[in-house]
Amino acid sequence: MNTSQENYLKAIYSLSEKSDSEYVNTSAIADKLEMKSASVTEMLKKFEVKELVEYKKYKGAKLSKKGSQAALNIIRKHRLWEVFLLKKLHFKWDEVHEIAEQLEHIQSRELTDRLDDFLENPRFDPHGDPIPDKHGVITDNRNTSLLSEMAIREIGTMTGVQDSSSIFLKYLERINITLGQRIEVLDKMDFDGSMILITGKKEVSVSAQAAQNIIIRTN
Amino acid sequence: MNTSQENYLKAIYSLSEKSDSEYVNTSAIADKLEMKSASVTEMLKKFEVKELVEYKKYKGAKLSKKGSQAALNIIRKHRLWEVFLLKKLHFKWDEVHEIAEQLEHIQSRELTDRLDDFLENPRFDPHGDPIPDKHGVITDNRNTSLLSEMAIREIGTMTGVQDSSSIFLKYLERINITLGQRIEVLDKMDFDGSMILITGKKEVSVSAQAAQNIIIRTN
DNA sequence: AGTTTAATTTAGTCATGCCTAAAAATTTAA
DNA sequence: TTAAATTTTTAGGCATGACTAAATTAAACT
Repeated sequence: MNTSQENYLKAIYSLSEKSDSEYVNTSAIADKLEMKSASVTEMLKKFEVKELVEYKKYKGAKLSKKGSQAALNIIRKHRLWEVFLLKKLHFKWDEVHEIAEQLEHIQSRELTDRLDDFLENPRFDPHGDPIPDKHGVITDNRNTSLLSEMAIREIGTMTGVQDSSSIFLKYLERINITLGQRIEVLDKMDFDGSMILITGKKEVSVSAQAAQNIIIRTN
Repeated sequence: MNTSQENYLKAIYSLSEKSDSEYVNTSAIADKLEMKSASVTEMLKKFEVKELVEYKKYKGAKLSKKGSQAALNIIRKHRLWEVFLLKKLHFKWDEVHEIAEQLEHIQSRELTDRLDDFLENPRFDPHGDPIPDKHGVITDNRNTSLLSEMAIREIGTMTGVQDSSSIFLKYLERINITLGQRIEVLDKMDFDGSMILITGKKEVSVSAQAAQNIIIRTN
């Protein structure tokens, strides 16, 4: 299992989380990995042989138990390294993802588990995403919604983002929306879908587009 | 520059350190990397084009300035990660090398430098080898010799090993020879070259073979 | 110095993971 | 429900980094 194959597994996993249908499209995977569909088809056939996915021609692929476990292990490593980079090496919020993309491919179960302990078993990464435990179990994610789905007067805590691009994270920092921030919805503008919030003690306005990418825990 | 090529650079660097002649043999590199000479020849030609080495047919290769810097950077990363694994994650002395072999290939100047600071800029790794600084400069290494070269009654401090294989390191731990240990040579056996030492307060005997792999600072 | 031995390079092969272009299957729409 | 559009797969190519076997060059030994 090399870096390329691990990236396929991650892509399939994250797409199958969002998608409603059981199988993930060849072209969706290709788009995510910025590759051509033909390449994806080939790899899916290899994964089928290795029993990492169930692959149906013209329909797509679904991760097997074995495939999910492998994907979750990579996600676990990625998120643990992100915590390490932020908390121990003091990287900024928007810098950790790229480096973690490399570190997530380091192979050593022992290393991962010791890193987990060293970081005092964090349950969420710096973007608010849950960290699977050593058995691949993800702490459940209920009471979570998008800022855009909140009602006027509703109150919640900012626990993550959907778009973790550097531009977006810098924008959030600029308008004082950070992880763990208490947020109250003051108003929603019918005109453009933008929302007026209280974060900390300041009143800020966010666009509909931003609100669709901010995850809030509402209890 | 991929992992394979980085391993070539490391191999050439470490061989050229030991070798007396300026150029490193194709077959020496092949042996070290457990590959065939033909593969090495091909890669040396590619390195020549990239100006990482000077390559002379049937003679071998010599690292250029650029090549040395690249090699030193990998060595720096390897040794810093070893310190991290030992000091922060509490791996054992003989377990760190293998994992560092993977971590040394992570590409991020910023990461390496921050790791260096996080570890409080260590000057030696757990095997006693010096860690190049961010400019590739290695702290000088004088007053150092092999245990096998020491005279009777001479006293020194154990600062490293030449053979960092797991079996050897375990053997050393077993006979109470650890990093920083004060060692006095009591006797040398003409019969088989073995040596009698005082380490700490104990008297131990080491074989000639072992003595040739233990590095001692003698002032 | 000439011949044998050893090291090195060249030439040709293979697996991997990507690509493009063409063919086939599915989906959409008239 | 058939035709057009789209998606997916197949087929064939390419670069990389490894290999084996054969050819070449250098070294070592009479």
